[in-house]
Amino acid sequence: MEPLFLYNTLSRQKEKFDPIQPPFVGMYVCGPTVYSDVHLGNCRTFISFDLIYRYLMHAGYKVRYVRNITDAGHLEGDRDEGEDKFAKKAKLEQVEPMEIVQKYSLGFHEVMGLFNTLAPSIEPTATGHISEQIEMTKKIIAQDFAYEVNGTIYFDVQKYCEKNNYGALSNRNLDDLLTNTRELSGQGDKKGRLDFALWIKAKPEHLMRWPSPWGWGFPGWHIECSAMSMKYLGERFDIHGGGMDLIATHHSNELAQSVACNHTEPVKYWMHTNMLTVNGARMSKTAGNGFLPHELFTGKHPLLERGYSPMVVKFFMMQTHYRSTLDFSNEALSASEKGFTRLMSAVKLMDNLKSSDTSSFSLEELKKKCYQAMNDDFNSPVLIAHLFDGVRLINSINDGTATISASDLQELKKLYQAFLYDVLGLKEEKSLGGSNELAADLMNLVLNIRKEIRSKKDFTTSDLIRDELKKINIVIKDTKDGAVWEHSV
RNA sequence: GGUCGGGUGGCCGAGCGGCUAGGCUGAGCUCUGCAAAAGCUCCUACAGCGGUUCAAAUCCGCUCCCGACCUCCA
Repeated sequence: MEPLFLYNTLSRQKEKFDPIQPPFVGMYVCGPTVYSDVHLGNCRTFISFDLIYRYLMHAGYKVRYVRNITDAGHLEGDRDEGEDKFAKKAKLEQVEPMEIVQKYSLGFHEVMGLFNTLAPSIEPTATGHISEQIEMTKKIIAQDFAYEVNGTIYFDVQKYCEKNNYGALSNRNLDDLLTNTRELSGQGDKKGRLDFALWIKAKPEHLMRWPSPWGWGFPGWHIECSAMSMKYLGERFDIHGGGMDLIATHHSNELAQSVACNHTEPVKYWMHTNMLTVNGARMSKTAGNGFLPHELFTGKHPLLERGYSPMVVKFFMMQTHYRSTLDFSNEALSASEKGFTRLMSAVKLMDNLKSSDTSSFSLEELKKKCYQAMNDDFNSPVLIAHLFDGVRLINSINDGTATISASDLQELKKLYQAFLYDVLGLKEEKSLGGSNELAADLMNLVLNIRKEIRSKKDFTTSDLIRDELKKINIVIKDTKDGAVWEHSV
């Protein structure tokens, strides 16, 4: 097995992947805050880590993949003041905060299912780990890295910086961080402007609250990930991931908390996915250029000319490297859709391929290239490029201009099974011919009758049948071996 | 404003010192009753200006654009 290299945000370079305790791999990814519909950018992050999860497993690792659900403690503004996002939404919809959590957790899982992502090994919730967060906060206080002001506990960044580099992840020095932070209102009782809350005192109107040594309150946003990753993956684990926007604040805070608590670097490899843009601009609610996954699938949004199926969207995402920005546009999506269809058609063609004594190409070479692509920081666009080289090969074999041996044919099928389905996590969406017995029988009948007509050179009727079928999305192709059909969605 | 990251052919998107991916689109050809599909061929790019080097899209400097974070947004 060739070594795997991945880009570590901390070192800002590609590093050889060397798990702490092979064959086990611990991976933590910051999950969604379930107070509204999943953001498409969030989907991209989870789809990227799904690819990573799948490839690590394919490579033989025993992966424990933990992705949390934030269902408490996330405040408007991500500062330590303001309203709880869940409480706000609950008030708006006139329901319990936990109804909000339930509703959007279900919605999130549904969308991730449509994208054919695997469920994480553990999906812990913040509210289910309050005591762990309190314990961790206590430890940090005991180490003198946090202080209490009126029932709220703040992390002391200045103290932390005496011996540690707070800006290590974001690659910034402390002075820049301090001088470049704008003067904010509502700095509250913090000693330092970079300090952040580990535990927040609940105001009387707060619905979601828990007892603690410091009175009734709720956990700060950053502590949950530190507490839960520590609980399920240990004080030191392999991969921690999330969107790039989390680096400067959330992950830097997490890192500081864990180091303050355990005196050890919690994460060996920090991995971050890039942002998603629409027609070149960042997708955001205020810019009005954001659409929900369902709107993307159905095409019901002013920016969308039509809908694109989940697999097309996923394939489209996979054609861009996870560390590059991904730009959504109708043109790009349509291009991916055509490519995806061509790819899947060729894969299906493999079942009908005739083998020869020898192969006119090197299957080993193709296979090697696929692994090389994935071993180079999970380069799915390059992997897909090689998969398309295979498409041309498959079609050429089908046309008789290339040959394949029986054993290579078996290997080729395995290769696509492995990379297309197992690693990229793509799947057949269109019900191509034969998926439904009744439809297959009926179409057989139609095609046989049409064959009769064609043998009598009645092309007018023959074309009529083809045109009419096309109207109900059944495409007839007259090949030299007879007609075949497929049903497009 | 500060810090960090980018600008690649008609579009999307890899590559990141020499061998100049891939997808989509367009043109032509082969096959075909016609389509469709498929195959083959063509259009060959690296924001601009300098510099380093035998050799630069790839390294360095400057300029111009764009994005991220610092401030609600994933």
